Amino acid sequence: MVRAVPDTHGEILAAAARQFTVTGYRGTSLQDIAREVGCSKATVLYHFANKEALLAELMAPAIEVLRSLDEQLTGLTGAAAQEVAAQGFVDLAVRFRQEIAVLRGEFPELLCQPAFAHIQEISDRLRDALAGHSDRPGARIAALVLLAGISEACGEFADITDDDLRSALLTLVRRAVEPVDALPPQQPTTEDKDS
Amino acid sequence: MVRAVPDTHGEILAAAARQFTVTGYRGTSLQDIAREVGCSKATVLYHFANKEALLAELMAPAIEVLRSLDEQLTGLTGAAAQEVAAQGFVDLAVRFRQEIAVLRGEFPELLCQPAFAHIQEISDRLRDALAGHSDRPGARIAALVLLAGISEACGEFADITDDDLRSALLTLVRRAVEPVDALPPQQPTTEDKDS
DNA sequence: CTTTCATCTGACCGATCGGTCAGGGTCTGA
DNA sequence: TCAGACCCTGACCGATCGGTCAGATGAAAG
Repeated sequence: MVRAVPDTHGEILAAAARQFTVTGYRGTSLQDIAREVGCSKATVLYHFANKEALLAELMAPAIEVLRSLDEQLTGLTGAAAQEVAAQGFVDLAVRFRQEIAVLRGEFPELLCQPAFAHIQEISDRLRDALAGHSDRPGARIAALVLLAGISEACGEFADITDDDLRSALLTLVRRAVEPVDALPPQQPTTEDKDS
Repeated sequence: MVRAVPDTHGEILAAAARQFTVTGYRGTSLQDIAREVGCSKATVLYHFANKEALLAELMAPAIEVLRSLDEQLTGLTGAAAQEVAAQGFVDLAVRFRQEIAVLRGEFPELLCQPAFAHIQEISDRLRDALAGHSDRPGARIAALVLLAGISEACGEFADITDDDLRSALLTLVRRAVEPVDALPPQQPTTEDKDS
């Protein structure tokens, strides 16, 4: 039989996730987290090297998915890139609603830190893909508004199931993205069922 | 001739606006602002009762426009509400790019403070209007994503003129908002030129 | 010259932050 | 029985935060 070993590490992680989503990373102190777990602040810092390491471990799965989406996007152009970016990002945003909500408005500072060094570049590429690699202002603006809006909004719909939210967001993105029909003649349509 | 009277009050306000847009409200200390102005922290607090009062004075014009937009929306329904909300909010977001950028991720805490008490309700009504007062999840989600995305994104396009940004955003919103064609039979179309 | 007033400042305050450290339990394997 | 690994803690640290306060300065008014 299992001994109900106290998984303090996991409890701290869970408490931090909860607190971060409510009050943000900067707005949550290690003392707050310790209080919710029922341990001392020193215990939190025994299990995690520092506050940033706690956040990094919390975000690791989401970042890994983001990285793999980035790889899928390499080489894709036009409408194909748009569709993969849309599906990939919507799926990521829905699955990691909570994690994304943590980063609310903390981006500019956090992205400077080593653990999150490449996120900025990856999301830039993601935005570029969603714009169909077009440099028209309309396409760029639409892509950024959608990415930012989804990131910001997906945490608000706790009452909607993952599936419903995913399909609604995907419909929205497909409707809202600026089409790249008049793309420079490269290939007519590369979106034959290649999978 | 004017004596070049040192407008310290205004200088503090301008410095605060600049710093807040870069490092956010919480991320900017009164010391930072004082340093940029070239005065002491005590001087900042001589001109402004406290840090929150500084922010309130900075946001006052934007809030006033938001409030008047809210009034314009009372009584409007369906597509008419959507169009007024879209035009009004896009215009507001473009004109007050900087002010909106200040509130990055500071919303949950700031909205609790008395100076910003009604903003939450107003933006809820605004979102509702942009959704054409529909309660379909798709309409609600689209409205929230657009409002949040525009708020988040409009500060990023410093290289685009107000007019260009406004028209691009408006085009995007009209394309992205879920149409309310199948609205419950109330009036066939209320959007005859009533102005 | 004296008073008054707005402006500005250095010194200081209590609170809170992230983080360190020495040491106290507790369990396990030798 | 003892050594050592692991887990946890209270006390403490320096830094920084928003904010207070008595007093310096200087120009205008009497």
